[in-house]
Amino acid sequence: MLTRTEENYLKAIYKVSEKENGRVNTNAIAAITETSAASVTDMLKRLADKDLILYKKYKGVSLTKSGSKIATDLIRKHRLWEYFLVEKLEFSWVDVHEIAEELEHVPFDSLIDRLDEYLGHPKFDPHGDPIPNAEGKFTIRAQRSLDGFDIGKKGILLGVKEHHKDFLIYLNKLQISLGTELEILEKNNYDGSMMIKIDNNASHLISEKVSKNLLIKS
Amino acid sequence: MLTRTEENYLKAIYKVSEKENGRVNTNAIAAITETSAASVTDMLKRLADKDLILYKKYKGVSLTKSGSKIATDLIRKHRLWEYFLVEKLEFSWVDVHEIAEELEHVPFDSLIDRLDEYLGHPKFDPHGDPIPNAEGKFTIRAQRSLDGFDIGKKGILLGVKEHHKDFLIYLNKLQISLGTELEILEKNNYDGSMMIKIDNNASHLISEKVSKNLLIKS
DNA sequence: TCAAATATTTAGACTAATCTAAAAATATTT
DNA sequence: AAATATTTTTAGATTAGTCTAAATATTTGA
Ligand SMILES: [Mn+2]
Ligand SMILES: [Mn+2]
Ligand SMILES: [Mn+2]
Ligand SMILES: [Mn+2]
Repeated sequence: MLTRTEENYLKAIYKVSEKENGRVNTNAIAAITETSAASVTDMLKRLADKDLILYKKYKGVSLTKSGSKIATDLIRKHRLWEYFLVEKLEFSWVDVHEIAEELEHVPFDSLIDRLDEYLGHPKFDPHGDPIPNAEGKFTIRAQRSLDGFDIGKKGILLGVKEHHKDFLIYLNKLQISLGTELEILEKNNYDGSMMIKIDNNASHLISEKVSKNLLIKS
Repeated sequence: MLTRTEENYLKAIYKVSEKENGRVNTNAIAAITETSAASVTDMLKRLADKDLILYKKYKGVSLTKSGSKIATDLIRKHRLWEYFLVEKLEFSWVDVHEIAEELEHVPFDSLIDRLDEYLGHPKFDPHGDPIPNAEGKFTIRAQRSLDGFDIGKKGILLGVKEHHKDFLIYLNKLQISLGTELEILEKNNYDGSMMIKIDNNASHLISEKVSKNLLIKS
């Protein structure tokens, strides 16, 4: 049995290695876990002792098979709980992440199996992120960020890249949520901003930063 | 914010003081928390510093108002989660306690409020124990243990005193659950055992130890 | 009542997880 | 290829929570 802290480090390493493939460096882990590089080094030694990561001094780390499985299990639990919180307890997608950060550490395989069953085996969480199955496999689907499309493109919002509260609150204000249809009306080549129509209703100008974070069915 | 360990000590103190009213002694806490008396003494000092208990060396402890509120909040969370696990996830009453021991420590008032709402504000958990409301008030109802009744008495099972797995598994085997009607057919004055009829079906001899643990509507 | 038994606290040590400051290794520039 | 900057590790300290063994206080009961 791992401690909560060990679990969080494994998840952090997984998150970093998702983006930058290859070895993960100490400072990147320190940034995510909000600890010092010294603390990270300490923990890396312990995780290496337990064969959860491959660690070469000064050369960064990578997850072993068992370390990777633990990380995807945590992501599975996190996203299933988020789904539960939104679908059953009627939380907003703005608020579920923090709560799921706690719930994901509750052990018992039977709990997550029954929860999955109860929720009807959802494939995506409230932010559009795929929920890995019990074997750690993610569902892939065709999606691209909105900024890559041209004027006239209509598409359904499938997910968001960033999960910052402020971003989600901003989308709420624009009445944009998963499933909303977005149409590109105008595009500004200078700053990448675009005018979009939201569910055939209001039009809004959104910045390139926003359009890059909106994932559209493609 | 308290640590998980501090919370568990407060709950342990609450549990003991429920039975033996007055001050709670060190060894009783050590027994419940499964730690040494020395560890308990350590923790008592810390809890006293935080004004969660009143502690006089060698004289035992009692909960302050705020300590007591934290304990009843934990019991509320524990029992609501147990209810959820049985009613929604279809766990047996045998298995929910351990899981609830973890879930009860997940913070966020909004979570427990919405869970309570979602479950329809249940008043009793799967073992028949009252679920305190948000103010810490318990629902009282008329109930007595089966051993106090005489031959001919019929009654509905409202709860169990002991929550030992073996006891609950034994009741499952006898097809006794909350709501089951029990009738006393015979009583043995020598050892306190009694023959009972279960939901107008099978008859079984149960020991005094068992009948003392069955709480009947009175 | 006072000696023995029991309960509780103190002393001192250990582990996990953290920190800061300093040292060492690696990477980047000139 | 040095010099400099950056990254990472080590050293040493701290806190929460735990333990065992020893000391002390309280209770029991002869
Ligand atoms: Mn999340
Ligand atoms: Mn999510
Ligand atoms: Mn329980
Ligand atoms: Mn219960």
